[in-house]
Amino acid sequence: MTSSDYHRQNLRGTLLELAEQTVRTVGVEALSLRQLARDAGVSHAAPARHFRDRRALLDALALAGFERLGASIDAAAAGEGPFAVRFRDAAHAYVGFAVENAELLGLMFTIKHEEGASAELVETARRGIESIVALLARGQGEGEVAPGDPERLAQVVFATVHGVALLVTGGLLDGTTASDLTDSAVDVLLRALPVPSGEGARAALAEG
Amino acid sequence: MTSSDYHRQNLRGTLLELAEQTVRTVGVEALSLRQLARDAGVSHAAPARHFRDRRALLDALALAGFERLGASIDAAAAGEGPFAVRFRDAAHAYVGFAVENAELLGLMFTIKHEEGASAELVETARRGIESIVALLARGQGEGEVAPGDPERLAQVVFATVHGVALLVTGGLLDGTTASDLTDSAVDVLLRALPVPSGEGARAALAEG
DNA sequence: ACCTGAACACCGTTCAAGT
DNA sequence: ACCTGAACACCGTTCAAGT
Repeated sequence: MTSSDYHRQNLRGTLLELAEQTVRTVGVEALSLRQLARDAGVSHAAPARHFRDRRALLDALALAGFERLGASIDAAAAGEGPFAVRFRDAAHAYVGFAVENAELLGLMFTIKHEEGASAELVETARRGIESIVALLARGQGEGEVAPGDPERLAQVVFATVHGVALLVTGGLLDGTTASDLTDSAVDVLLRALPVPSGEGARAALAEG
Repeated sequence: MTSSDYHRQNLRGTLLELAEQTVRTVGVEALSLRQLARDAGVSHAAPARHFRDRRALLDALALAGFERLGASIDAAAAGEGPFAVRFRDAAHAYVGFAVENAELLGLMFTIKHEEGASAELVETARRGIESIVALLARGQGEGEVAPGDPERLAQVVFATVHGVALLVTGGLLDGTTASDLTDSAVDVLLRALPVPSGEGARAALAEG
C-alpha cells in the first residue's frame, strides 16, 4: 500500500496535515496547492474537490489553530489554583503556542480581516477572548479583580498577551526570553487588575 | 507629457507609490510586480532594475511604514505636557496609524521574521521600541514611573499597544471603538507603571 | 544606465471526461 | 462521488538585445 493509496481515503485531512507542515517549514507564502497535490500523490486538480480555493484551505488551517489555542488556554485557565496562578498559566499557554506555531499564528490573525472571511473562523477567534472574559469574571467573583466590564478588561489582557506573542515571533526581543517577557507583562497586569485593598492576588503572585 | 514619460524619471518612487495604493486597496497578497509595471506604463521586466525581487519591494514599503510610524510616535511622545498625557498621546498615535494603515502594518510585522530580512528594516523597527524606552526613562526621571529596567517596561508597553492595534485591525472588537480600547489599555498601564506613593500620574490622567 | 521582449518554470482555477 | 488531463490566464525572474 503506497502512501497515495492510503491518503486517497481521506485526501482532505492529508492535505491539511501536509499544509501545516509546509507552513511550518517554508511559510504561508510558499504554500502552493499544486505542490501539496504532488506531495499527496494526486493530480493538481484534486484539492479543488475539498477546498474551493487556496484561501479556503488556509481558513481551515487557521480554524484548527484557533481550536488548539483555545483548548490550551482553557486548560490553563480552568485550574483550581489561585487567580493569579491561573492567569499566569493562561498567558504562558498563549505565548507558548505562539512560539511553537509562529507562522500559523500569523496566518490565524491575518486571514480574518480579508473580505469574506468565514464566519466560523471569526466566531472561533472570538471565543478565545470569551475564555479570558470568563477567567476575569471569575476573578472578580473571588474578589481578586477590581469590578468593571470584564469584556473590556479581557480585551486589554488579550491585547497585551497577543502583543507579547508577536514581539516574540517577530524577533524584536533582543536577548529577553519569551517566558521572561510574558512574566513581566503578567506582573504589570496583576499590578493593575486587583482591587487596591486586596492583597490576595499579590500574595498568590509571589508564590506562583 | 504622458504619465509614463513622467514616471520614467523616477520609476522606483512611482512603483513604491503605486504599491502602497495597491496594498491599501486590494492587499499585499494581490500585489503583483507585473501589474505594477503595467500601471506605471513600463515593461514587466523594468521593476527588476529597482527591486531585486518582490520581497525587496515589500521591504522598502515596510521600511517607509516604520519611518512614518516612528515619526508619529516621537512627535506625540516628545511633547511638553505631563507624562501621562504624552504617554496616552503616543498610544493613540500608534493605534491611529494602525487604523489608517491596517494592511501596511500587517506587512510591516510579518516581513521581518522571514529568512534574510534586511538588517535596515529590523533596525528601524527596533528604533520604535527605543522611542518608548526613552519616554519611560524620562517618566522615571520625573518620578512618574516606578524604577526598573525601562527596556523591559517598554517591551510590555509596546506589546500592549501593538496588541490593541491588531485587535482593532483584526476586527475582533465587537462594538468597542479603537480609541476607547486604547484608553482602557493606557488606563491599565498607568495604574501599573507609577510608583505606588506618587499621585502625579493619576492626577494627570484625570485631566488628560 | 536603463528599459524591452522573449523565454522559462511555475502558479490557481475551471471543466469535460473518465472510473 | 471523486479524480484526471488539458487548457487558460496569470505569475516572478532572467537575460540577450536594444537605445
